Amino acid sequence: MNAGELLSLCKRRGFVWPSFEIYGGVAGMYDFGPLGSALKDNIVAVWRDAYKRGEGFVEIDSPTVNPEAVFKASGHLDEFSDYVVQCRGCREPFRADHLVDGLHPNPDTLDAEALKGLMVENGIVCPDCQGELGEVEDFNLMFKTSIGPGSNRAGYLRPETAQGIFVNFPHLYRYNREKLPLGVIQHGRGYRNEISPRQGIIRLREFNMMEVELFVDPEDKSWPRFAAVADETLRLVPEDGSERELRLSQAVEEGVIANDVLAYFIWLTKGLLERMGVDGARLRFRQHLKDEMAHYAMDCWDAEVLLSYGWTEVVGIADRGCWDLSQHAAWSNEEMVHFKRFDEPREVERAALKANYRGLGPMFKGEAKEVARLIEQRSPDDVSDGVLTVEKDGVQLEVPDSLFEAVTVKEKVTGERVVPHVIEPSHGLDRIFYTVLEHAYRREEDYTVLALRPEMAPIKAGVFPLMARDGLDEKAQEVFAMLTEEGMEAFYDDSGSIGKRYARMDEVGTPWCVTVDYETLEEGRGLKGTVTVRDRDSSEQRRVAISELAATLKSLLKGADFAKI
RNA sequence: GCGACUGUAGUCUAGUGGUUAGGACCGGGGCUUCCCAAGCCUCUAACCCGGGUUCGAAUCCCGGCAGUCGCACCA
Repeated sequence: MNAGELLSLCKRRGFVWPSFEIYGGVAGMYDFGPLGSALKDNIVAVWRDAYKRGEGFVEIDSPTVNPEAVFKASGHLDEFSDYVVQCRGCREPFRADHLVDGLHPNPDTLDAEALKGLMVENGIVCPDCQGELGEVEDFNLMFKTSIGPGSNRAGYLRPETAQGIFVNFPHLYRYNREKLPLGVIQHGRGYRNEISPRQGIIRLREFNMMEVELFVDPEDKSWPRFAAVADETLRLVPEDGSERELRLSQAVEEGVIANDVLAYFIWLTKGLLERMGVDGARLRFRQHLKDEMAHYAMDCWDAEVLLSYGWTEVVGIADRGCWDLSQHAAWSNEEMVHFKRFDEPREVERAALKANYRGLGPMFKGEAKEVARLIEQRSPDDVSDGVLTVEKDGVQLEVPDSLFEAVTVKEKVTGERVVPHVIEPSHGLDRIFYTVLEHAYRREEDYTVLALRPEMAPIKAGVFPLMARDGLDEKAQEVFAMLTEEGMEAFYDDSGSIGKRYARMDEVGTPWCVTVDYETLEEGRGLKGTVTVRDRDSSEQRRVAISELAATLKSLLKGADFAKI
């Protein structure tokens, strides 16, 4: 198939539309139409079900505009704010600050103009081909804004939802009664001012993510449910480039996947994607190469699906280590730690300094108490040649050893503080959305069917009168109202021939169609009559009593076999 | 951001300087039709935007926007 056919269907039927089309459109932005919006919600619902209900994770929702500090801490500001200059000859791009290395004490602090000036002064040319260099350009892939009136406080549209979870770690940790593991999910929009959005909905400037952050004990990356799935297999492409079908237990034992918890969530991702309708035969997990990995990641696996565009990343499952929490702790001065209680409190002997108050008093008068405190913060290792140097109000004080003594203190330690490690399965919702459609797309001759899994289908049932007359239409309206009342997404249609109506529903992935015919009327009023239920994939039909219809459709939705109803 | 190609109803497309801008599908209305895009009648609906050349531009030129492909980018 080609992507154009599917994109055309998406536009015609109301799955996705290019945004702002009446004004010429904006690259990398798409609207979800009525059916697309429903499909997107269904994907989110399955993801939420798997993590929130299935794994007991908690969900939050945080702002898309974040203050600058968040991205200073996360590293995004530095990573994204490169000044780049491109060679006019060979077109190779270079980091401008790297080209002027050594010509300025701190090239990082220069702006584009200063960098350009410095390069012109020093006659810098392309390191590769000695060609002339173009203008210095700011390559900041984050959208910048300002918070509040004036432009005092810089803000950025978040490039990922993850930071909203990390900055809330202290709240979440308390919410979880100070226990690990702690799983948190968030879905929402993210923004990256991509240089060149491509391939329809695959690379967007404003996109949807479903992110999961699992905080675990850095010394314990086991997972209680791992044993239950240890014999399941995964199609893996480790960094050596080989492709292997491995059992989870094998993969961890052989060191292909770093630990149990990472392996478990790779397995969970596989099940999740297949439940959404991703074809298992077109799904694999590829390990990031060392140089491909984000600055913070310890290990990272991408779920890749085969699309008409080629293998495409849809989920990234990374072990981010302690990077995020450590960074936010350092920049915010908040503690971002887990207090890991020992099974039994431990007696620990520690070398310490004890102040000699009797000697300090006369010498330092009113400041003696403060000096004593400074002394006791230090350890015997800090003493050299019988003198301890402490700093008080910016002044160095030399304290002779007559004013303190080295002692051994016994302390009871009930636990230790550790920075949790983060396992992050991060899902590209728009890409999954596209994959679900492409993997469901079937075309024979001129007939198109979207074989969406029923759980994904925006419309669960089409409701038709066989003829739009003789009371069949009124009866069908009743059936439609009944299904709607039961909470089913149904769609009423009485135009054109019955075949045309089936075809319309097939094209948008509706799994079942209900037809009211003359037999229905003969069988009496109320719920007594029967209707035909037609299955999209087999195009077979069964007669079902109207009184049973909602229950039957619901059981089909849960996976009942159509042939057995 | 660079290069090549492209932009006509909702969709697919014909039209290479003067056309009532043609067709097909879809969609709306009607007739017909007792279960898989049948048929008939009928209707709606388009030259991406802005400049220029020309008596006259969908058509030629320039710029923008958007798309496809390649290069680069993709934390």
